[in-house]
Parts: sequence; structure tokens; C-alpha cells
Amino acid sequence: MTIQEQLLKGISKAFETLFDHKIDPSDLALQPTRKEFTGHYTFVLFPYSRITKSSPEQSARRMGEYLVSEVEPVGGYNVVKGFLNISIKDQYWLDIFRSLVQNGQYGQFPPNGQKVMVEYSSPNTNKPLHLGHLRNNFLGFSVSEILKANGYEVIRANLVNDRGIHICKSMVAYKHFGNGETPESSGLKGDHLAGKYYVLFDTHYKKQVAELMEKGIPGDQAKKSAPLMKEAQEMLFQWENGDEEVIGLWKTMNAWVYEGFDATYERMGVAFDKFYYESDTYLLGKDLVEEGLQKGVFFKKEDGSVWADLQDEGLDEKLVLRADGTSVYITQDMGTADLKYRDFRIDQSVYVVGNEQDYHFEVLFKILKKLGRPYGEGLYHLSYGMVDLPSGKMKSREGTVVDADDLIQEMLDTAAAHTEALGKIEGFSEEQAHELYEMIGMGALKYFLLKVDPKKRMLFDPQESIEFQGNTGPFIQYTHARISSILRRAEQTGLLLAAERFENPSAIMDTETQLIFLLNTYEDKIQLAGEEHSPAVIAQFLFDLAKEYNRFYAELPIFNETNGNAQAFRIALSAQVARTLRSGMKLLGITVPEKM
RNA sequence: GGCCUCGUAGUUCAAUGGAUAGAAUAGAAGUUUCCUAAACUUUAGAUACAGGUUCGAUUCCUGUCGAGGCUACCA
Repeated sequence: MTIQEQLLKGISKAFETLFDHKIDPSDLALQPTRKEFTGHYTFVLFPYSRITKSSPEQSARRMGEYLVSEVEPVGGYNVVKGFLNISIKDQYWLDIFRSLVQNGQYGQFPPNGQKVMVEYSSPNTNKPLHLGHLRNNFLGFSVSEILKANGYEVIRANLVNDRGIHICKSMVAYKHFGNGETPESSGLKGDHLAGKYYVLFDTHYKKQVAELMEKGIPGDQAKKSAPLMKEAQEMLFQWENGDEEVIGLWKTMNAWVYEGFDATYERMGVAFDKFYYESDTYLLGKDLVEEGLQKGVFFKKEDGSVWADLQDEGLDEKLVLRADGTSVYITQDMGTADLKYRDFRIDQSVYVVGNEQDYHFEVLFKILKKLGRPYGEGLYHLSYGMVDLPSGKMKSREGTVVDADDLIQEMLDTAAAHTEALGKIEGFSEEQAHELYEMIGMGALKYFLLKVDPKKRMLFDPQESIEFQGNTGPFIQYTHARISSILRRAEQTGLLLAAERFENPSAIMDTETQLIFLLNTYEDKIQLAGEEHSPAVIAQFLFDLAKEYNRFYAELPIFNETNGNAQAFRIALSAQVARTLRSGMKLLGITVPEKM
């Protein structure tokens, strides 16, 4: 039983014996005591004044007395207004610490028998990845790691949007202006090459529209009738009919793009267990429409189009099949959801997709539930906000996007320049130095994008680059590197062995208690993050831990300590902090260096 | 127009309805003979506005103002 559980049980008992009122421990909540006050856990009595029939302050005192005498780990208490601050005896912190150190499964919960698919990344194959994709990929990868740590079996999926009008645009432009250019001949990464033609299409298309409008054709009509657009639509039609030449070009260009994506994914450190391609799935879902009609979930209008009526759910009617019998986006998503289930028998499904699709997923999930899908209750849209630039929104057509490859390179360069300026790479080989830059640059970028609550839109200022001080990835990496350095020295002096079987010091300091307190909450954070699908919870925790450790390190001597027990204990505590930092950063997809 | 998010120090972010609204950064002032100064210490600075709910509101409700998104027989 954890210390929190013991406390809650004690409080529940206190309510029963002191105030003659039964409250289940699971209905009670403790919070960590704020720094300005003494104590470890705080229980708030205000809400219970009706039950206790006395002032919150009085009842807090009585409860404090009760807990001190009845709950073994409680060493003392103090009351401020209706807040009961409970202190735990040192001995119990030491016991907790010992059990954390000895727990071989620390940070990893046993398998829970549940299978979950996390779909993320899901790029279009007509242009390279940008800053928004980075947030998506880091979130998806991190959430997968967190779910694994929570005991889920995780399948990471990437649904590649490899067909449609946008790809045809790139293809049309390539046909006109390509002159047989290839990634090899141009020296461009495949995805950037395709992106170049997408931009070319747009510039020429805009020119055509402007010309038509000058001739007096209204804007709407001009957009539809511009020759390039017509050509793109014609090409889409040919693609759907399996035209050999079109399919050939499509395959060639997509292959270039995949090669480019693979390189970027590898640099980002993300991976997938299963790829789905829209060219395979875009016709799926019609059988579900049929099933829905039979079940009465859908209805047919006079023109033959099929609709889902979600007005009882507070939503509108939604089209699921066109009058001509062709499917729409949501039809395909319904079919793909079923396909995923057939492939893996998943219990849950997480979709990492931007918040502009909130409504789409709300509708999709409601439909799937109405259709009685076995996975229907386990659907979750991990919606995240856009990444804004100081100049405003990113628009690919206006060239204001921040390219993922460029940004990553810039991060590495900045990390390299910074590291060299600080003289940190003495004794490093070229290869080691490069590895370190990569760790730091990517650590900074990942941490920066993950520390913010996913659902909020966030601002990214590429000019200021990314900080290496303060609440950043490198700060945590640095803390880990320092501890590693301490452990190396401890090993040389033979202190590490002593630390491994440390004996309890006679007294422990506040900072040490605080560190153990934090270490003890690590697994709670993992579980919380799993529930909320939020790496931000873990990022914040790691920062708090690193900061607290730095304070500890600044205040307490480690190697000057004359008391052998205290010294061994501090080294053991340092080692455990390093272990937690390593474990937590792994959940964010960030590696930590031994030396920096 | 309708629907959904979001407005917190100069800036970027926190805060299951709880204590004196926390951090980081930028500003000001300090700290390197133990292991790494990418660190530490001190200092100043904020809940868009107006109501309501209650012991208590950044949080819940209503309205105003402001930012963004969705509102296609596009994907």
C-alpha cells in the first residue's frame, strides 16, 4: 500500500470515528503541500464542514491528532485555516526510497492485456514535412511510449495520404516543368523535389486564374476552369481508372517522397509498426454504409445520397455517401477504422490529428458507436493546436512554413555552436561530438514542442531559436550528465559500491525528502499522462525533478561529507534521480547523455 | 450568422473549485580551491472586461470585447 493510500484510508476512518460519517477513501483527495508550508501532503477540510459540524480549523486539528496516533507513517501535522498539512516520518521516506531503488520494474507497469493503436504523422505525399508535423510526430511517438509504460501493447500506425487532387497537382506540374529531374540529378531530397512542383503548380495556376479574371470571368468560375486545375482533375480521374502512365509517374514520385520521409523520420527518432495507404483504403467503408442503412443508423434521401442523422446527439446531418454512390472522406475513415480492428483486434484507438478536425472526429466516433463497433468506446482523438509563428499562421502557399528538415538542421547547428563555445567537447571524437549535438539539438526541439499542453495552440519563434537554459530539454540532459559525472567519480573512489548497499543516515535533510517525494510520484505522472495522453505532464515533472536536484547539489556536499552513511545515501539518491530522468525522457523520445 | 477552442508577468508556458496565482526567459544584484557555471542565490513584475453561483473562482454559469478553428456531395 502506498503512503497516499494509507493516508486516505486513515482519513476515511477518521471521518467515521470522529464525525460518524462514512466516506470511501477513493472519494477523498490529497494534494502535495505547497512549498511555503511545512508538511508533505495536504488535506482540505472546507468541503466537509457540514459533515463535521464544526469549523474546518477545529476538525482539521482533531483529524490531525487522530492521524498521528492511528496512522503509523504520520509524524506530525499543522493546521492553517482549513488546510491540514501532514508530515511523514523520515523513516518512511527512507523505506520508500529503498523500495524505489530495488524496484526493477520502476517506471514500467505490467501488461494490462489491452491493445491500442496510435495513429500519427499521416503526411501528404505532395510536400515535405513542416513544423506542424513535428508536433504531431513527437506527440504520437511520445504517447505511444507512455502507453507502453502503462502496460498497453501499442501499435504505431501511419496512414499515408498518397492519393488525391493535391498529389495530382505536383504530378501535373512535374509533367510540364520537370524535364526528367530526379532527386539524384537535382540534389534535392525526394519530398522537397515533389514539394517544389506543388509550389510551381500553385504559382502557374494563380497566374492562369488572374488571366481569366482579367477577361471578366468571375473568381469562382476562373478557379474551376483554369487549364491546370482541369488537367489535375483529369489526372485524378485517370489515376482512378488505372491509367498506366499516370500510375507510373505517381509511383515514381511517391517513391521519391517516401525516401525523403524515411530520412526525416529517422532523424526525428520516430518509428511505425504499420503503414496504411489511402490508395488502398479510399474505397473502404461502403459496406458499413449498407450495414448502417439496415440498422437504421443512416437514411437515404430522394436523390440516393446517404446521410447519418446525428441531431439527437446535438450534431447535424452528415453525408456518408454521395448520390452517385461514391464515398466521401468520412466513409473512408469508417472503413479504415474497421480495417484496423480486423488487422489487430485493438481495444482502443488514438488518432493524433490537429484540432481543425475536431468536428470530423466527433462525428466519426459517434457514427462508429451507433454502428455498435466493438472498439467504439475506445476511440480517442488526441487533438492538438496549431504551431504559430510570430509572423502569424504558417501557409505553405505563401512560403511561410518552417520546413522540418531545415529546422532540425538549424537546431543541430545551434547546439554545435553553443557546445563548442562552452568548450564542452574536449576529449570527444568527431563522431561523439556529432552524436552529442544531435542529442542536444533534438532534445531541445522535442522538449520545446512537448512541454505545452497539446490542445493549446503554441507559438514558435525560429529567430530566437530554442533556448538551452531554463525549462528546456538540455537543462534536464545537463542535470543527467552531471549526475553521471558524480557517479563516475564515485566509482573511481569505490563509493559506488557503498552506495549500492547504503545504510540509512541518522537524519535526512529537507531537500532529500523533497527529492524522494518527487521520485515517489513519478509513476503517478506516467499514469496520469497515459489517461490524458499528455507528455506535457511528464515534461513538467522532469523539469521539477531536475531543478530540485540542482538545488540539492548546490546546497549539500557529496564528496566532502565525513559521515559515510550520509555520503553513500546521497550518491544512491543521485543515481536514482538519474534513473528517473533517463526513464522519463525516454517517454518523450529524448535521449540523455552521460557527458556534456 | 451558427458551433467549437482559447484570452494569465514584457515574452513563452503552469495551476483535479483551495492557502500569499507558480515557473522559465528577458531586466536588476550576487555566487566558481567538492563532483560539470548549459548551474545556483536574491529582486521586481500578471488572471481581457462586467455580472452571477459559494466558505473560496484563473477554473463553473451569463453577457461584452479580442484571437483562432470548423461550418464542401474537398481530402
